[in-house]
Amino acid sequence: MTQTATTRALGPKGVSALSEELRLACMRISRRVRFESVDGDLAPHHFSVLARLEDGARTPRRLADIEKVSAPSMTRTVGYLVDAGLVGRHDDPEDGRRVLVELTGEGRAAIEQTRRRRGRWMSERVAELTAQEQATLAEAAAILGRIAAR
Amino acid sequence: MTQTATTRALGPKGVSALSEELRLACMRISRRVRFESVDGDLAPHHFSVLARLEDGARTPRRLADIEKVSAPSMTRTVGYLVDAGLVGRHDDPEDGRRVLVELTGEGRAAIEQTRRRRGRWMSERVAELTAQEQATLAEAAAILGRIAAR
DNA sequence: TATTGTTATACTCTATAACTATA
DNA sequence: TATAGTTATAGAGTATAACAATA
Repeated sequence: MTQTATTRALGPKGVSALSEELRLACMRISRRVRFESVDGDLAPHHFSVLARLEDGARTPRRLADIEKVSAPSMTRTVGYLVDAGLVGRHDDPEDGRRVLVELTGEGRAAIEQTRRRRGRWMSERVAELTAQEQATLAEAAAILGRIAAR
Repeated sequence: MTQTATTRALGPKGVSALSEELRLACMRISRRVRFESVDGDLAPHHFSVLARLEDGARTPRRLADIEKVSAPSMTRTVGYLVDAGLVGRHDDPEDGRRVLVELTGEGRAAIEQTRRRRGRWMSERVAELTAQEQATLAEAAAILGRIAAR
């Protein structure tokens, strides 16, 4: 709640400068991670949908809402994932209009593989930092996580 | 160079966990910033090319190489920006095969406007943090900047 | 002969509108 | 009548191949 006596909150100029620096740093990190790990032919929107299914089956309608794309687009995306064997499509026993999309074992494996590849680039760099720097980043990650969730 | 006696560098597990947390935080921040600031009809690839021209004119060939797209794609993108009045296309007096693409005043204004909009979302959130948190983020931004540049 | 830029053509992802089946 | 999903069709953005102009 209270702040230490030696530090003062930043003024508008300082806030603006820090925000710009942080924003750019985050964008660059994201871009590097994305480029450095080619994701083995799994396009961003395909991976994104797979990840949404990790904690359970979803209808195409719900997936379209979450991913902010149209229903026909999601039909197409799900169709691709079915053909690739990464998800299964089943009729909902409770509502004949509905379809449930669910991860296959292969789909789960694809998610894990993509995550591992992406994590490698970052891990190699974090490992080279001093303990002090790692501690700072751990605190920063928590703060950034809170900011992004708001 | 030397580290404080009270902290120890992270082991492989800790590095991996921290990396994943940081990577996700950076991705989420980037995505939020991108979504929250709609960029006034300026698509990402259009903005990206404009930004490349800030420190001087470039040929379409060079722009295509930098942005990692094909020459025909860049022809199309530059064509759009010319139609929008954001860049100008001029013959290179030194080499008749070449064309030089250059920012117009309107193009410069569009870059500034986009940057301002993007900065606002982040600034609003950074301003609400404690002085301690802001200080942590300032250190983190410097470290992340170094990582991204390597 | 090599390089710069454009045009021709095709593929992918996206969208809106129209259609089918179920509630 | 409303909702879930699909199919039909069109609009961006991208790519490769072929072409014209210049070096």
